[in-house]
Amino acid sequence: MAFGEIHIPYWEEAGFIRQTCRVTGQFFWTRDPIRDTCGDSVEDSYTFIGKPIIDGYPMRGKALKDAMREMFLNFFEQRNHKRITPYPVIARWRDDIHLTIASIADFQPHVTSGMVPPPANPLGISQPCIRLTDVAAVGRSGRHLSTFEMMAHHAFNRPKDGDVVYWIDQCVRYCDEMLCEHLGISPSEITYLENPWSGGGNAGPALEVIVGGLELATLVFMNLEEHEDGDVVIKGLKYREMDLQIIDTGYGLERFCWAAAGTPTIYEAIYPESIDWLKALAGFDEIVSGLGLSAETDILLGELSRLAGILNIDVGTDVDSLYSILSQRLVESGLNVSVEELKLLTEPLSGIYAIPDHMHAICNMLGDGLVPSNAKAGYLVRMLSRRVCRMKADLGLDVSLAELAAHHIDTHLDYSGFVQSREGTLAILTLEEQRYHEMLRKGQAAVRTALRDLPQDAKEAPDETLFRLAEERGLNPDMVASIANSAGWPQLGVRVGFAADMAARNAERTKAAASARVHSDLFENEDYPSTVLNYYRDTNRTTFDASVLACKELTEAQLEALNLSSEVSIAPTHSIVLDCTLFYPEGGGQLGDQGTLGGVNVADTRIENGVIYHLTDGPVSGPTSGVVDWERRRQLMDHHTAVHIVGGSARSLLGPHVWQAGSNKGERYARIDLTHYQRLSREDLDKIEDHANDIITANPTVDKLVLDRADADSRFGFELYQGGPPKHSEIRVIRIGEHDVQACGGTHHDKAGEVGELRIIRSSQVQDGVERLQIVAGETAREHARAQERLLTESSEVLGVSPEDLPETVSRFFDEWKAQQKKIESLEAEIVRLRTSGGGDGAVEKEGIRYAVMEVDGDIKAMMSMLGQLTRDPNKPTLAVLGTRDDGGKLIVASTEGTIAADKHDATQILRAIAGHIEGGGGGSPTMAQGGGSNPDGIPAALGAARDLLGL
RNA sequence: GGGCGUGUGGCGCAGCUUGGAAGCGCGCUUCCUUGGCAUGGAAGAGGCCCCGAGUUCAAAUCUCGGCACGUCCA
Repeated sequence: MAFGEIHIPYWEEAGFIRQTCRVTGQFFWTRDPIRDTCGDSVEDSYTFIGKPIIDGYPMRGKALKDAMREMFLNFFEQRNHKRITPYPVIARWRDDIHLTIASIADFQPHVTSGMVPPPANPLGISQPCIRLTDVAAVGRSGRHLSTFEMMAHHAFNRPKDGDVVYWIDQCVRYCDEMLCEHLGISPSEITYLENPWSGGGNAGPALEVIVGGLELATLVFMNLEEHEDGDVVIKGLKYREMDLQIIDTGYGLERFCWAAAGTPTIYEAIYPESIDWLKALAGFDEIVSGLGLSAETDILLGELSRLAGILNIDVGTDVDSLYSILSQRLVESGLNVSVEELKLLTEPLSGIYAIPDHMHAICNMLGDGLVPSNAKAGYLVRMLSRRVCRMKADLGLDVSLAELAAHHIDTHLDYSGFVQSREGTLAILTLEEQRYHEMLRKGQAAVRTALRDLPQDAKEAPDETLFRLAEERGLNPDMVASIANSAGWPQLGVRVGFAADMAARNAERTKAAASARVHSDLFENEDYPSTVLNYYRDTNRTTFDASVLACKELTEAQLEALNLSSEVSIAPTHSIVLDCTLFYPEGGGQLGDQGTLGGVNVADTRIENGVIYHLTDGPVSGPTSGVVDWERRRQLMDHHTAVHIVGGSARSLLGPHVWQAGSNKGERYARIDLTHYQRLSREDLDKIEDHANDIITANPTVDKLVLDRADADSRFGFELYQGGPPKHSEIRVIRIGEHDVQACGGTHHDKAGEVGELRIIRSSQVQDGVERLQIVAGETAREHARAQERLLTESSEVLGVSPEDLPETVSRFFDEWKAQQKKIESLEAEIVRLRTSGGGDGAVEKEGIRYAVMEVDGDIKAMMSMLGQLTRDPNKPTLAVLGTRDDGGKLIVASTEGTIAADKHDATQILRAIAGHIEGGGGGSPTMAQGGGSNPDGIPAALGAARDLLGL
């Protein structure tokens, strides 16, 4: 691994020497013989602030980025690297990450695993990336960004096949040439730091390219992969040499811009217009002049950034101690600024810096058609939106989120390359801001309730309360404190270190959740040959001949793990492997085929590692023949083709952000989950349904193409992967005329018209931003209509009205029922009033207490209101014992609270003493007890026992 | 993908921990105060406590399932 062992002729040719860093102990290469720090240590501060180290780039902002990007791509284009169009920031071709975090992510895992050839070799790209791990440091450190472009040149080598484009030596030559000869960087300023890289199952030697204290690029030479038999051990993991060896470089576009601009922070280099605009809106100059700082603001900020770069601000960092270190360092460099002044200056500034960065990420994500949600990738854009909303409120900015986005798009982005429109993006953000305010509004009540038992002069709230508010209500501790301050707890604050504790708690949970996830194969892998799939050849064939390669009884564990669909009515006992088959295995959301095979029933069909397993209710051997249940298959095809049509219709009606987030096609119905930022109304569904049926009527051809991955990507783009990331080098593409195209392994009709008709029978929300449509097509559509009709007929027959009058009649009946309930209640109250007035028939006065022991007609509710009449008046101390034969027999014992009746008698004791007569029990408080039983006829005996007990 | 939480008069919410008489604020109706209005006072109407099972003598409250919604983490 060590570079000392790898011979790189360029080092000698260009006069480099290998040194050991005095501070970090790491090896680095430099042309400067007296240099003894690597450039990336705590003793290497930024040297380019105020004096750019890259020449010839006087512009700022988008123009600077455009020029720098073009320089890079052009440089490598002239050196035979094909320029590649960047990928979306939403990594839909992958199921392990949501966002594109590096240029190499574009080619993982299909290209890096060797399954699919690269789109070009070598290639150059500038890939927009989003990384949210350090989002808390954005705006504060002066250099952290959540969105950046990773410029890269990649080469894919196969040394074993003698196919090598270039490796370490040439890579360094390219890099060094560009830095020195095209950007005017002084050769002696560049250091190459040896820092082996590993991650994501791969590893290799790597060089960090550092100039002026700033890491401008990383050159990774990926030649190892994780393997249990590997002989190289890195960080406890075993690696072995790969067949494919990859040049994976990453040049930070924004860092190059910063080094060329020499501004106090990276943000001023790339978002100067936004920062000026926000400063004006926030009245930042007034804030600064109000402080009466002794030092020049710009000098202070430059110094701050220089220091922040060294101090390495991280998520868990204790902000207060950081401030005091910063203040101390500033004093050392001759700038006398107190911690308080520093905070007043940097707090608003961190927001002004972070907002354009966050907006850049938000606009990129939404531009790629992402829909905000409370789960998955959609949550990431929501989180960023809410951060911006908060910062905006803290700064007192009077602009909406949509206005910020409009400004950002107009100033920093070319939106024509995105699938989502500018208007669509703004509409989504307007909704997001509304949701944020709604959350805050609800949060106010939640905070008041949660803090109710806390004294008004409390300085801290219990940790548990804050954790809960953050997790359940989305109120972070700072927000809770500020709400509490204006709601009656003026001194409440957040204790130091709480944020770190909360992060630790989350990390713990994530770890626990991750260890619980294990996927294992259902069937034992016995190296069967991949089954020949004949169902694609002719989707209308139903019978076939085949040889049985294996027949095994299913184990209990397998049956458990199979998780059979409710559509499987036969209990399978065997799994059978054939040489070829027409049975379609469950996949892509389409359930497995059923039918018969050699005289036994096929209950379900599965696929694993290219081998198809027929689940049957008996054994089969030798040469055999199979018949696919054609009616079921046809229905599955109706549903599958219908799902594609509906997906296409939804996209063309609702917008490009509509993606399939999952689907399921069974025999009885199909469903499709679609991303959309609002709930769908029945009118929306009707429009989609009409549109889809128009497609069926137009009857376009359903093309089934098989293309190379790279070919498919370039012809149809990432829209193809609606059904999830592709797993193979060849892609099967289903194209329904000009209406819809997607990668799909399912069985489809040849013409859209064969679906017949389709209905969207209902929609529900799977998670925020994902709508599930239930679809019936063909025969099930007709059956569904019949079932609906039956429901209506049966219901209307009960009421004796025609189905048209059903809604009106039902609501009239419901209203009448409510009115009658009211009437009964008031009549019962009247009876109670009559029976209790003037002492009542069962009442006896004794020693200043009125004893009312009586049986009542009516239910527990009537008895309760009667009890209320008897025991509510404190001037008439009363003990009431009431019983009813209703519902198994009920008893209530109660006394007038705060009177001698309550002092003298315990209602619970009396109840317990008499409840035996109705074979029941009960309980309550000393002044009010109730019970019930299962012997209604015991009521008189129970009341008699009560009289005896009370001596009446 | 994994958690956590919420659903109670028209609206906003409390009650759920520990099962035992459905509450509060705003709004609404009527009356009083006033020359009229703002306001103040009094009385009143308005609830399938989201739906369905279960536990229990008894469920808004506990358990399970469903529906609707919110939120955090990856």
